[in-house]
Amino acid sequence: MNLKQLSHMLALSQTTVSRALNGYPEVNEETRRRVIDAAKRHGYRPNPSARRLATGKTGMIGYVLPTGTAVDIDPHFVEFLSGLGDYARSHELDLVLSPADADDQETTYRRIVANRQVDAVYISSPRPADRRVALVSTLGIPFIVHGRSDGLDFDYPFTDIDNEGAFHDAARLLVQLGHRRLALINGDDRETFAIHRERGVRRALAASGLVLGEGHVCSLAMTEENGYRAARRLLEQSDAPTAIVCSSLIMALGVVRAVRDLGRTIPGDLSLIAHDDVFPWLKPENFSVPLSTTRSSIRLAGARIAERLAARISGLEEGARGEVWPVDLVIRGSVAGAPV
Amino acid sequence: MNLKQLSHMLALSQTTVSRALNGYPEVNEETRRRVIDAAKRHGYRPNPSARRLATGKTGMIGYVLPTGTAVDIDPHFVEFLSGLGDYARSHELDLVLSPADADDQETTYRRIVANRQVDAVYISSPRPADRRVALVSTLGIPFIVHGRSDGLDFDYPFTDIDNEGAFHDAARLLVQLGHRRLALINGDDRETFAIHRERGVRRALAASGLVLGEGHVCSLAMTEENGYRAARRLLEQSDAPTAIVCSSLIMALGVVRAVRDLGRTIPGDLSLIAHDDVFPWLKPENFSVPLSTTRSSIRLAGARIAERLAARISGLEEGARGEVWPVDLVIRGSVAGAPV
DNA sequence: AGAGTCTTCCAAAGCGCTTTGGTGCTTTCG
DNA sequence: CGAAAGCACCAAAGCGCTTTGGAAGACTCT
Repeated sequence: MNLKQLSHMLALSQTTVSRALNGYPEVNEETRRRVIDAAKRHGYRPNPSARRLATGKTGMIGYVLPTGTAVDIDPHFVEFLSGLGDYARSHELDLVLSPADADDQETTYRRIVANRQVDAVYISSPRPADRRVALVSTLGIPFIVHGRSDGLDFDYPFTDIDNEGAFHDAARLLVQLGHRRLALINGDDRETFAIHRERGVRRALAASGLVLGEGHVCSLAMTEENGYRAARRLLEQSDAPTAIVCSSLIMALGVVRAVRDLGRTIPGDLSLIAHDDVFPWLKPENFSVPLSTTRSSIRLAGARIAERLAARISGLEEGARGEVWPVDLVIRGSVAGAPV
Repeated sequence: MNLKQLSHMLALSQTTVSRALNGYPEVNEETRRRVIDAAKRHGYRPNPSARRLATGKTGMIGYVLPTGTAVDIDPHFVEFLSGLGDYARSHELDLVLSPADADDQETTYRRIVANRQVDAVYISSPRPADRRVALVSTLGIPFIVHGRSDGLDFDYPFTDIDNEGAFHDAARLLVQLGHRRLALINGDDRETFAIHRERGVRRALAASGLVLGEGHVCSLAMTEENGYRAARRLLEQSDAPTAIVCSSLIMALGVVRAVRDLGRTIPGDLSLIAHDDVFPWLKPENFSVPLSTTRSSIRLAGARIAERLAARISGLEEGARGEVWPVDLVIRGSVAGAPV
């Protein structure tokens, strides 16, 4: 059932039927009702390929997925996707993932824009002066950055959490509890979020005249194993930290294991705070010693970004507004005063 | 730069240029070279929307993503996606995720097929007599099922792992080690994989005249918390099991925690084997007691399914061939003879 | 009554590609 | 040598939608 057939059986022109269906004003309300009714009865659905060709709109949002045998997609991605999908569903938006060589995403961005494959894109895991942001910005497709890229000479729309503030607050708390030697187990420090987190910790320490010791900051892919290794290395040093701030719950799993292996205890020998993106399958309150966290739902961020993308596509949102969400600091059993 | 312009500047018809580019035989090789060369030089890329309209081919594969505020996407999904993306990238295939109400995916399947939005789809987490498989099969779009759906009165193409065999082997090993009371902590038993795993365990036990006790099988969403709860419940029973087979590494995390909380040890008081889908961020060999596993890379499955979908789209693969991959049984420190 | 203004609809021209159904020319073959 | 076959190309007709540029009729106003 296509437009031609439908308009023929209504004894109307394709023009009128199309307009009636798309809510244009120059059509009699009575006629519109007839058309909409007939369309529903016959299950008419405009062919999206044809509509795309005519309008250029696709009803899809895009994401360039970095891949490669050595590239792991973050488990965070799936939670983000849950949120995104949740919003997208209610607006009949689809998401297209375009796999790209992790080292050459630009080609793919150019392709999906040149081909008009999607109406908007989002960018995640941005780095300082991220070239993708610059590229997408000049290509002129609506976009939102999940996170931030510092050092760009123009503004752009983003949704980020207050990583610096969160880690500042976490570190400050530890300092207030008497800790003098803190360590940071961070994610990949080529990414902005990690840089901000480190900055937050340093700022909190500086406020009390402290510094983050030379060997007291690690930057690694966020796996359990890396958390373990980093913690072992830190705790076996002569000036081992008495408190650790950690960028991920998964890494924290490894930290806990390391502490146990070394025969130490949390929070007696070591205080621990980790960032929690809120996974349904791993909760900080269920750690053997309930874990204090800086908490921000990545799922909510996904929904928000879908919402903003939809708004930008339909022209409801414009400009380069960046929004920064506050992060909760949730205290549980894993922190205590510094050991004497 | 579109076909019209390109053909005009080559002084050829659009027909010939199109044919030259698409490898049709009725064009002089010399001409073809000229055309291809010019296309490359001017960066000509056929407009996919137009091509879609004309051919119906989209160059995309589809997946209906169940969503809802109460619905969690499995972290396995992201690993699967890594594999899928890896293959898709090298074939310029994109993946479109169509979010759907978890309780009504059929509407979405119908939509993406009716709209010709994708060339093929895959279905994951199938259940017995899965309606999606039946639907997609009648809709006549190429598809592959990741996993299996029993009880359908027709054949269909799938790629699955030998869940029954894997869990049979795991259970048999435990029995051979002298265990008489086994328990199974399973995933959602409405899904085929969980049914097969339970069957495998029962078969192994039956071979030695044993049974899976009434309260010795749990079926839960695969979270750490559920693993913990299930293990506590099992171990606090009067006829507590001396060995547990567990459907997921994440649940196993909870099991380990429960064992520790109860002051027991692995493998002294309890032997444990879990299924490992091979996550880069959580490895069984790094458990405090290295975990024995049934192992099968879900990432490889993703790549394989992308490969098969591509083959079906291009007509290279036909028929309803199902393939079942063997699963490795990897023995590590978490199993031992039954306590006396 | 005639001019001007709405309202409501339509024919036809795209959008950029593929594919059908040729055409004119050269070769091959009985 | 004439017919058949093969080669290399083209014009034009879709694919199914949106949108431009009217046009016919109803209505208002002087």
